[in-house]
Amino acid sequence: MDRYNFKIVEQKWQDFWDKNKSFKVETDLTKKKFYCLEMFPYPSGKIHMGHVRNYTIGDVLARYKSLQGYNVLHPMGWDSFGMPAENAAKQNNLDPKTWTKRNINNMKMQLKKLGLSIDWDREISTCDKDYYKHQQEFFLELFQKGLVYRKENYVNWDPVDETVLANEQVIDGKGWRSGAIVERKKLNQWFFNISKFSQELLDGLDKLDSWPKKVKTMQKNWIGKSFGCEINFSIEGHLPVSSVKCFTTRPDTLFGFSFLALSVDHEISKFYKNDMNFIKFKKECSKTGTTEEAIAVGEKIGFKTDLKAINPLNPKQKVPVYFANFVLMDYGFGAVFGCPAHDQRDFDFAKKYNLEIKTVVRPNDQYDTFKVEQEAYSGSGIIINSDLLNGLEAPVESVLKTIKILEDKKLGKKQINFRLKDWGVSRQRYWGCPIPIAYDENDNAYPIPKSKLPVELPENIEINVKGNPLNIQNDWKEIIIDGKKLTRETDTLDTFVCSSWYYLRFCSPSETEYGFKKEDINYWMPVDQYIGGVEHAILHLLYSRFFMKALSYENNDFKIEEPFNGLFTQGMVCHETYKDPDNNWVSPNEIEIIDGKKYLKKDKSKLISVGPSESMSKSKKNTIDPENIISNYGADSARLFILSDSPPEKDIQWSEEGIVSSFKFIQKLWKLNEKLVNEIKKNHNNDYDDEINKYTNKYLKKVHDNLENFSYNKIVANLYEMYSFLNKQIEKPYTKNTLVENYGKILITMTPILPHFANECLSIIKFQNFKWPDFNKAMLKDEIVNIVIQINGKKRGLVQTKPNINEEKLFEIIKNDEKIIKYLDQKEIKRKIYIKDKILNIII
RNA sequence: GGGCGAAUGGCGGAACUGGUAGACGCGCACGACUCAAAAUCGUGUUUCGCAAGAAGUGAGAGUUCGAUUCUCUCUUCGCCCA
Repeated sequence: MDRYNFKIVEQKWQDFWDKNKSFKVETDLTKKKFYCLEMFPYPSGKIHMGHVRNYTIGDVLARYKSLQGYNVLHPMGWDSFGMPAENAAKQNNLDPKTWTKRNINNMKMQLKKLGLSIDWDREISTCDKDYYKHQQEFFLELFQKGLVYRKENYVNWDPVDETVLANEQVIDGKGWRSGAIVERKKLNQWFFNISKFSQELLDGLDKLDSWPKKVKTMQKNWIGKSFGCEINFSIEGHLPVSSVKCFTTRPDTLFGFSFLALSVDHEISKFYKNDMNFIKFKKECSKTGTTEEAIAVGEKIGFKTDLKAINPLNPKQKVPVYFANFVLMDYGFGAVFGCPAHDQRDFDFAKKYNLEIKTVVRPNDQYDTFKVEQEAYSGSGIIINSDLLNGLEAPVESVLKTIKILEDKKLGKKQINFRLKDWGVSRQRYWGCPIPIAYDENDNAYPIPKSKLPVELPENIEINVKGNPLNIQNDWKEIIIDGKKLTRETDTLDTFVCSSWYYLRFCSPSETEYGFKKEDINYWMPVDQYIGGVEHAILHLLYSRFFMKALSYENNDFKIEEPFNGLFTQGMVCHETYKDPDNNWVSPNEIEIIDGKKYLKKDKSKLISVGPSESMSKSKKNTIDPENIISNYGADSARLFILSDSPPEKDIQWSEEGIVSSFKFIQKLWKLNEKLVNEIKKNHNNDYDDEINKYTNKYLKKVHDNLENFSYNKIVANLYEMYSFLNKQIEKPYTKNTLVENYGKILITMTPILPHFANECLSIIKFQNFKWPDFNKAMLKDEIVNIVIQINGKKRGLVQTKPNINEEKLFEIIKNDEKIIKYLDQKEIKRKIYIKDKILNIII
């Protein structure tokens, strides 16, 4: 008996698929389509286990849908612009393009070794000019539609990388890559007007039934719709300022007003631009960073002006006006009315500057004498100490009533506010898509004409410079448009722009006129199933949703409301962590385990302590290289293991034992296959055929249900069960046709998980019917059912009988069962509950 | 601080709309084969108990004939937001 040689078999099938272009698809209106997309990778050099998991899950689905008869689009590409290439270029003195290309080639080879059913003819790479050319067209199209604009804005400036960071790239006030303390800096930036679609992006979530609730909640919070009131505060003082506009969600706490706080960028700040103390204060503020988190965590500081703000509901009350670091110019109107008793931030500020803390809301279970002392009270309750508002229920009734009062007095008006800000897309980086804009000497922006697209990135340039290398490319920067000498924009686009429309490009990867053909996207879009990591729950997915809306905006060629109909977010791949006595991380392949208990370093020098299983990361050295796994155990083993045990949406623990057992199981299946092939040669009578027919039918139902629910871990369990059934039952005399038919169907269900192995076995038994096997509902019913007998809700026995037995007959059977009868012990039976074919509960 | 989610053997995890808790795998134990080991195959494996039996799904209550599943309170952990 030969061992299963995965190296030969896997290579054979991969060559076969390549040669026959087995996964190549075309737009074909006569066929029902299925668009299966996994998040495309950044070409960092090597695939990691996260990729293996992501793409295996996607491949199972793509192969399943394909066998079901769908025209399946399953493409792959490269998110190939971005900082790592530029950093690597600096370190190794290598051109980013060369570095990226080399990585792509290597990773493509690795992905092919996984046996993925990908249409490689549709491969795209975002750093390719054939790709970014269209991105530049889109940029200009959006510019034309008024969805792109330029403004001077404060940004998070990373002084080490010399680049602008998005809010989410700032972690604890530090740059996500460099770790440098982030500063605030004013720069001219390009923005996508994503906030124009705030309401639509919010409403659209309700229609996305096949998205995880978690992701929808996260997006909802991110968009952050709030209902409140715009209030006009009158201002008294020595400056020519009569009023300040403010947004608040809690106008009902207006009687607790004790200061007005302004952003340092507020219009009023212009009167202080020569005030040395203010300049000093502003500098101090710039250290805090602009993220909401930085503001919440950081110390609240203020700069007192001589101005007084008047409480609109109590004109006698005049409160001080401050500039404060926790007020952002781009939220509300850059001004906040301070109510210390009911907002923790205001509370902290008031404590620091000794301002009045007046309680105006009491909890429902407290008296009107309730007083805020240690911390702000922001819960619901009843309004107190508030004149005409007293007794109102806070916050719902009180807010509505207050808005009504303010509106009647023309002091304010109802307003909806969104947290979502416009998307700044300018990056001061070389390795990105050039922004197709040029400027005259007065800094007026001109779009680059379509005929001159793409604006190509200059190659072979000096990359090892501080700041953006494009700034010093004088030849490249100069351009003449309509006889006018202009200077190119040197910023490049955020790489999130590249990934915001790649799913469209996959539909028409070689179209040259435009980013896609409308016939193609009208056929393939939306993506039926999108699969990727939950870390992209907010930004990438929101930006993609925006991009789809922006392209559809004022466009009659297509109307695709949402790009991703179904979303699945897979869990991470984790591994135990190891440390030596000196507290250094140790990689799993440097470790030897003695007697299953002691962990030693391979040179036996050091005892290793085992830490918790954590998401694989280079810094903790707990990564496993997929390439080694594939060459030692084969792609099918890797695929089988990555699908077993944990449900795909949860984290999975990688272990040596696990991959070994998957490997062994495939060997067992191979032996079973040989046994079956021998049995098939015999041809018996049909005495036992029913048994195997029934079993297979049940198995098909289970696998089908589990596939539909993404319960891929349970399919692996089904596979193990199927093995032990066949392995035991195989020697029964089945007729040849029945055996081939059933085994063939089972093998088909194995192809999504073990494509190489299952196809090899199918070709050995010469099975021809390559379509997903349906199950027969009528055959699912059992001839014998197990009925549980309970006494007072406790299981006391089991009766095997034919289905549809009635209660009286069942009771007759029980009466003769000594085990059960002894519990009844001639006691009075108070009640019997009988659920047909399932359970009989006797209450005594 | 707010929101969402989770908690089941030594471990990863099953249990459909409330109806036999622990499928399947790992690990472990014993047995077969072997001079021996590895590999392979077989049997067992929630806990306590020789057994009959009892207890048991983070803790506590509730609804129910019956709760891992539904409701409430609490604890711990995770994620997101602040």
